[in-house]
Amino acid sequence: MQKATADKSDPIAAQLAPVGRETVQDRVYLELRRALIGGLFEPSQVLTIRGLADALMTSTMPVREALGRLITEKALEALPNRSVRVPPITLERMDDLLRARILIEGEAIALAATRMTSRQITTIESMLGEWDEMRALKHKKDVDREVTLNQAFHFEIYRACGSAVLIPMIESLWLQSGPCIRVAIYAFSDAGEIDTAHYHRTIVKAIAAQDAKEARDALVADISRPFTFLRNKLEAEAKKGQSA
Amino acid sequence: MQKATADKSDPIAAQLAPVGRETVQDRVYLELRRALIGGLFEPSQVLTIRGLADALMTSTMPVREALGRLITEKALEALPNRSVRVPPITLERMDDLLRARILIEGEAIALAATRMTSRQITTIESMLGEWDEMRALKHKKDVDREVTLNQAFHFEIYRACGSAVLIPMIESLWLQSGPCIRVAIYAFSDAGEIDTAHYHRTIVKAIAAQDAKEARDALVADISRPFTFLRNKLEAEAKKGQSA
DNA sequence: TCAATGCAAGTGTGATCACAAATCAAATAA
DNA sequence: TTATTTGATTTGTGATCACACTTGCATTGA
Repeated sequence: MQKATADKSDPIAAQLAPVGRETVQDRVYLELRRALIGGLFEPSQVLTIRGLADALMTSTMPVREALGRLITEKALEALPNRSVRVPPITLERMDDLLRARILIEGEAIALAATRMTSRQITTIESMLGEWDEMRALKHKKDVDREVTLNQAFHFEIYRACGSAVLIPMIESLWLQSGPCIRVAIYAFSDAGEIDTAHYHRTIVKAIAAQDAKEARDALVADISRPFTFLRNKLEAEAKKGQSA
Repeated sequence: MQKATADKSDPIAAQLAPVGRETVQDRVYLELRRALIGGLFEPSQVLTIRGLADALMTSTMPVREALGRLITEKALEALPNRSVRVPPITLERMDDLLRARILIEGEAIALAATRMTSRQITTIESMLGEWDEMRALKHKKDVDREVTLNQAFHFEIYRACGSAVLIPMIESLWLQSGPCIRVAIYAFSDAGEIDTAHYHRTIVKAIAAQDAKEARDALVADISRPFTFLRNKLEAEAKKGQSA
């Protein structure tokens, strides 16, 4: 009954990899996605299919499909030259992104505030502790871990909103604002950072109290901060460049 | 200076086709997109790459890229078998979609209400007239044209919201609710239709008065109707199926 | 008659090739 | 020196091929 590639019909092995093996295309897509959310690509940077294929040690085929998907999500931009780049930062786009994020993530956290189980609340509380811990030993600014932890914290909440429609939209928004955020976080580090964990604590407290309005307000403050910070920075640079 | 393929550097010809020639991939993507929004595919219908490639008279390559893009937009669904289908309709998904559409399209129309130029308002007013005209000679129920006109009306408004972030999200939402809508419209036709143009008139009136709240309320009523109608129908069927 | 087995057609995935367009660089002319 | 042109390299796009997996049907066995 069993062919040479027998493992797949072995019930035990099947349980270890039950969801169907991952395709190269998905691996590439997730890899690029992670890089974009983490801000590993600079705004306006152009990406080539063959370049990425070499970097990811695969052929061009999975890369071009992944790029196409990211372009439809507006995470990347297709130039008329048919080359693709990560979208440049403009003030209009930042304001636009922030408004959309306030609208949608605010709704998601308001829904989640009345739906999170005590188990889930415990999880985000422990993330709070992990955040403090990382902040305590700040011998080196581990921006990567900061970004990752921030993402995990927010999406642990968003997942609890119970909407299979809103969550992908939020992911798309993070994908689009990833490059901006990274720039903003670096700017923060230079400028002597405010305690970002404060807002997170407020969020957890509000959710524990099932106070949807308070949770939404704290979230708005949390996600607005890097945007307004970066906005001020860009405006200052623009003014300086104008006078020079 | 000019090569043998001279036309592209001719300024006049360049103006006629300024955006770069269209790729087959984009044509296929737009074709499938149009079919999905128009509800030409049934819920749960499975699509094959080679089948679509034959139907669209191209190779498999552009089709697989288009399918990948539509899957990331949640307009299509990837089964663990690696086959793709248009997502089935469930009550939860409908409620989820409607809530998201109220949130986002409501915000978009509220923004548009204070930004539309008199030129744009004239455009949607004329669409109103076209709608009445079509409704007048209702010798045959031209569902396709009804869907197309409805789409044109709404997106003429949404485009005026001035957000390059919200509009793609709305397009994604229409893509996802397309199959449901088509089913609902057919159900309407059977059940003796309410005057859908009434809400559209209210919307135009509110926008002309720059009354954002009124416009949002009318829009919510407009897009809720087919959903609640279909919801009642599905619930009735479920109850009947349960008792039988 | 019905379940199990085995074969065949169909399908998605990834790699490679061919081609046209774009980009870049060097060489030439003004 | 500067601007223009020409040639080579790079790049995206579409087609085709090879392979593995799934699905469906027919044959075989009890």
